[in-house]
Amino acid sequence: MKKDSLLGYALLGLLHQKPRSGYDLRKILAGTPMGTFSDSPGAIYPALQRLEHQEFVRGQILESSSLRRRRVFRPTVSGKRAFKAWQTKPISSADVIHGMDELMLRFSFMDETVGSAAAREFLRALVRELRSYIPVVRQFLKTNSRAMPLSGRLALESGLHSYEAVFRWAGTALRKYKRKK
Amino acid sequence: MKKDSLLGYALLGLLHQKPRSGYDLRKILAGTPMGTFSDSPGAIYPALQRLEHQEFVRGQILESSSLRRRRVFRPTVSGKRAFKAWQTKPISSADVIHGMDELMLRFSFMDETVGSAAAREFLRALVRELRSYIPVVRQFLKTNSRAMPLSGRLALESGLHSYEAVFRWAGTALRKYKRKK
DNA sequence: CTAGACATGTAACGCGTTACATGATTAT
DNA sequence: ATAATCATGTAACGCGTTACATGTCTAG
Repeated sequence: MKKDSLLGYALLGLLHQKPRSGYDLRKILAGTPMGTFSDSPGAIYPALQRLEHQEFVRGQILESSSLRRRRVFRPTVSGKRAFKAWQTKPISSADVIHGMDELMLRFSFMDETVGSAAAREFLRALVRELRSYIPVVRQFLKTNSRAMPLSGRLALESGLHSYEAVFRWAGTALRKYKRKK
Repeated sequence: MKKDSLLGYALLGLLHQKPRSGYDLRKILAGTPMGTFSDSPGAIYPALQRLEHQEFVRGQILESSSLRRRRVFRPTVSGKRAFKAWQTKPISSADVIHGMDELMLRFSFMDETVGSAAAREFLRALVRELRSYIPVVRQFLKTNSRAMPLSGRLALESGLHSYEAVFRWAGTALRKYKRKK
């Protein structure tokens, strides 16, 4: 449960929705926008083996009329526990600075696994971290932009705009949860 | 010149600004927001060795009054050529879908290396690609959102908002170039 | 004198990429 | 027939991560 790959968590999350084969998972990763994940067999089959070895998933060969073998995987009890623990662990400033992908992945499956109360708590924590980090970036830009060429300055600004977009998104997401409740 | 790491290009770009040592580069990567790059010695010294081996940079030991050795690197002629080629190669849809980081890195140093005309051309191409890709994501959301739980839908929407933010940014960036010209 | 910054490296390990390999089933 | 899709894997390779190793110089 130490240092697992994001791909592993993405697969584990998808397997929480329903049992799937490696091939099913590949198709989903290939066909979904936002798929910042690899859909190559050389990535996903080894990842499934690792999950199986950690006993986070269990594979089962489906006996069908055909000879074509097909292994579907489903999360084990300890796999579900590990997944929830990963999703609900506290958000650090490092997560916001270098791991926005991971944060979004953690959030993606929250309704199905830890419930909307945990999802709201996650969004509140994200808003908190962004509220403290965005001014840091703004300050950096203000003090250094004079020394930078236009393209460099603009590239940094684009990063700032991304953080601001996530900040706004998290706020509206929170309001949507409140409306639903 | 085939499949180089982003870190290598980031270092090469920084060395275009002025000769620097591995330690200098580390400090910059550690202290700059947007630094999605590693600042660990185990990443940057091997990366510099690779660049040296490809003859994209040359290291020179600075003789100072002290015994403390310090190697500063500067790009070679072929290093400069390779960097420009990488920056100005056409933007593909795959770049927009899976490689926004790389695109921003390519843009970051453009003023200093290929000039503002190339920077404007880059932004125009980026706008074009986004204009064709954003509707694809929107369509995906529209057709699949009904089947998704709220958190999953919101996560996808956050990706869409990111693309839209970059789109707006590229537009305003273009206008800033035009105003300056 | 000693903690911390300066400065450069190496080694084990994990994982994604690319390419290859194999075979079954369906559609043309 | 044969191409495309279904389906599962393996192997070489490159690179980043973490941790370790070594030594110098400066400030308190």
